[in-house]
Amino acid sequence: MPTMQDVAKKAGVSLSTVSHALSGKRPISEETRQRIQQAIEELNYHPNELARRLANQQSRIIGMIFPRLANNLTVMQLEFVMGAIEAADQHGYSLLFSPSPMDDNDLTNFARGGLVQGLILMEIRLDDPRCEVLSKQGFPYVMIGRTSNPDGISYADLDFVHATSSAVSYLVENGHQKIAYIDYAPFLVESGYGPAIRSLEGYRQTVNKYELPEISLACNPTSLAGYEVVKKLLYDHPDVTAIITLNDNAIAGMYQATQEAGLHIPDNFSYIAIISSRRAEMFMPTLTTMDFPANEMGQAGVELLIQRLENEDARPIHKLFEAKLTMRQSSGPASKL
Amino acid sequence: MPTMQDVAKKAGVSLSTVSHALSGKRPISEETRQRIQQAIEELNYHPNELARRLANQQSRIIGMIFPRLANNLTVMQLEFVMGAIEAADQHGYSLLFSPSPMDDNDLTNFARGGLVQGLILMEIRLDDPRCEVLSKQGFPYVMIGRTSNPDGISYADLDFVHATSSAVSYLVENGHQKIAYIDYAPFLVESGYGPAIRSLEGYRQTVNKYELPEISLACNPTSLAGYEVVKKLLYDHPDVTAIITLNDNAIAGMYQATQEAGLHIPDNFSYIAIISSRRAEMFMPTLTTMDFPANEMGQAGVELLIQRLENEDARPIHKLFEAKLTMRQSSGPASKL
DNA sequence: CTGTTAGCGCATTCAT
DNA sequence: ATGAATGCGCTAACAG
Repeated sequence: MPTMQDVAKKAGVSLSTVSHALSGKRPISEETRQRIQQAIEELNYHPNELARRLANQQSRIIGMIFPRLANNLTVMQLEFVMGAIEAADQHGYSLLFSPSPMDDNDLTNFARGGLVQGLILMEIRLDDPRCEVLSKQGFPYVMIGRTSNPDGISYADLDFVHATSSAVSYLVENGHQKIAYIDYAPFLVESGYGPAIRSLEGYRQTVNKYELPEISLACNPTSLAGYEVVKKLLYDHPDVTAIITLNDNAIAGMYQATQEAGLHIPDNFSYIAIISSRRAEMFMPTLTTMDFPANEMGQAGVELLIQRLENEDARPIHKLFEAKLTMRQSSGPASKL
Repeated sequence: MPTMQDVAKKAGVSLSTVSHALSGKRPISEETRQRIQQAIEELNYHPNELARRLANQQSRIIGMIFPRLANNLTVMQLEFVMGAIEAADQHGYSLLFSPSPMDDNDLTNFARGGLVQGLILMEIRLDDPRCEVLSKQGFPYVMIGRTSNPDGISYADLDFVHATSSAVSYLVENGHQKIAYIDYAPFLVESGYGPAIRSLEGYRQTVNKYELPEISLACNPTSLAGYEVVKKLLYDHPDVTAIITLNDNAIAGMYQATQEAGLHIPDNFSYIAIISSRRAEMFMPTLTTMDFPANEMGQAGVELLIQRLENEDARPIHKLFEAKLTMRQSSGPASKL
């Protein structure tokens, strides 16, 4: 690999001249610029990023703790990641991934090794221990999601309370009186996973406001679980006419159970699924959905972090996204049901 | 941030002693080791990875070109990535992601910048231009998938010919005489996407061998497309009794169309879906599937690359995975249909 | 406009 | 068993 020194020699100039020619940080005569350019091409020179970043004292790399496979593997995760990668790229940063099962020590090493300038955390729990560790170290990070006390830290999150709440309101306005909510997996609910807690809360508040019964069930993220949960739901509460859920991976089974019970969507039964529009495309019949803007949230995460990195005394920004109701069932073959 | 020099000073030893104490690459007296250790803790010192990797002349970072969002966003992609991240981590490497829309120049810069030691390419086309560029540069890379002439390069791929071929055979053995194949999106087929070409080939060979009619259709990766394609299929060929597909994102719609046609799985109609087992969990009724080992393939990709990186004259390894038939419909509620 | 020099933080060869 | 010195490849004062 040719170095900048090689280029300098070949072009008959000094090292620093080459450096400045490349960075444009000081005027270079057109003639020497030419010679340098030519030397670069002849040698097929490419600057060494490791050296450059060491000298600059910044890696321009953002770390992302990848969610654990076992729990929650959804297309939405992919969309977070995708949005983050693209945003990072646009700002001249790269994303480096690390698998999730990290103890506090690994996390500290990862952070303080200087390889990554900041971190993006996904799958935040209300009392996430990773946040404590990082905050104590004063290490820059942002959350996709949030803890119960996120004051000092920027985050991008969905307004889960608003999402389920407005889903209930919408259904009530359309005449529904018995509305069930299917939550995330039981262990997520128990372990204080924010989206599980908050979405349930929004549902509760709103059915209570309308003085409707509160019917909610947790559900593992598989089709089979969804099938069984709805089977049970419809057995225990045969008069339920609508289901709200964010549980992406279980929806197919839920829907199947509804069908087998002889219910017809949207004639005498309704679903509101709060999932990404891309994910919604994978369902039949196309459901009524509330768009979960996963891609935008990943993007926002990166941008909040970069803001924090490039502006030392920027104050934390809390970005709450709202899920927008999308009437997917009005178009397409669902109407033929 | 404290540096190694700070630690040395505090411990009253030389820089190199600290370095060697950390790396263990030369004997250190127990006493000085203690002092160094203590200094490290008091200062909360962590070695700077950028500097370390520059001095070592290796980044221990592997680049991965992330697939384009628009085409093919599936859980399988996520599983490739997940497998790769985990494997890399186990070998002490990290994965750095870059978005796909790169021209030859960006790709060359990315590769030769020295930030990444090697590259993993996904979504390989039969005549993928990226491979030419990288091969010409002599840059280490591996493919998940393969080009039509992958001689010099390691890859991990699914044996698509075998997959569809054995799916046909299995159906024939179970009495099916009219077996349709639903391929990937039309533009993927046309643009020479290996899996689309090879899977179709396996299907063709085998139905021809059995002297059965050849009925194949391309299908966009959405539920709606799947619905419409199968609708048309069943209209044009009402005597079809089985469908084979790898088109993950369209399956829900395909299935819906089948149901609406009054066909019952598995009584008088069969599906074989070649998808990852994790993805299969999201379907109802649980289909007959052939397990697409996405996670393992991602893992293999990383391991092949590391092999190449750490053993200069390792010869290329071609790793073909086989999809295994899994009778998912035998368990669970599908039997109630 | 250009050259010289001193770091960035760590690894490592040569001495001792 | 330890220290001093050089180098990894680049950036950025400082000096002309």
